[in-house]
Amino acid sequence: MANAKKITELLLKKYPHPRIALNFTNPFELLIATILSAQCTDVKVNVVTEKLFKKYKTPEDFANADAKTLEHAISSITYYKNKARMIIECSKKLIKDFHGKVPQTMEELLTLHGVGRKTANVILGNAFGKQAIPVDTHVLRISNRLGIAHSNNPEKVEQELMMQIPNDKWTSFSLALILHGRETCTAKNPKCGKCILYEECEWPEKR
DNA sequence: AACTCGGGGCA
DNA sequence: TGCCCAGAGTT
Repeated sequence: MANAKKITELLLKKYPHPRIALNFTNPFELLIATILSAQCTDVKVNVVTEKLFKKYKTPEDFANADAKTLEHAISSITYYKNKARMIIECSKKLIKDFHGKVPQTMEELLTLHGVGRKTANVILGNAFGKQAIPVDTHVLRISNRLGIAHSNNPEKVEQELMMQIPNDKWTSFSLALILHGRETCTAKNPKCGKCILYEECEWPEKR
């Protein structure tokens, strides 16, 4: 088993305050932005949400939105038709079951349309300061390459990582690993020669 | 478990 | 032109 603590240390040394561009402190805005961010670049989401949140501010605004109008407003985002429906349904559910407030538990978050385990963990970690490890495709891929995880099941990897990484660093670890995945440990043609984790990495295919 | 959604930016 | 992008819902 690779040394997860050492890996975390090296990652957070390179990315001391890891932040992707989705920098919302408002839980509801972060929720909408995170749903929009699936399979899409954060930069693109930022461009869209900057305008979007001037027109739609509350769950009521989204719940009562005209679907076509909302689709048009986010049409530069990946899967925009699905996501327009998702955030409308999600907002209705928020109003119906949670008084329009974003809930703060995994179980409750997972009842919201468009919110899966990864998105729920983003909200818990980044909006509510709870200890959570969002496992996206980057975290999944790299954790397995490094040898700190041994599964293609995100929830299982989440459990594996939680056992090895200090809990106060879970959220920043996830963010740092995503940045590392974009810049260095890419899905195809990874830049192993420039990798700060080369010595720790147990990936048989590392070059 | 496999399939679907899906447009723009960039090499 | 081809490749890639903070996944989730449906079948």
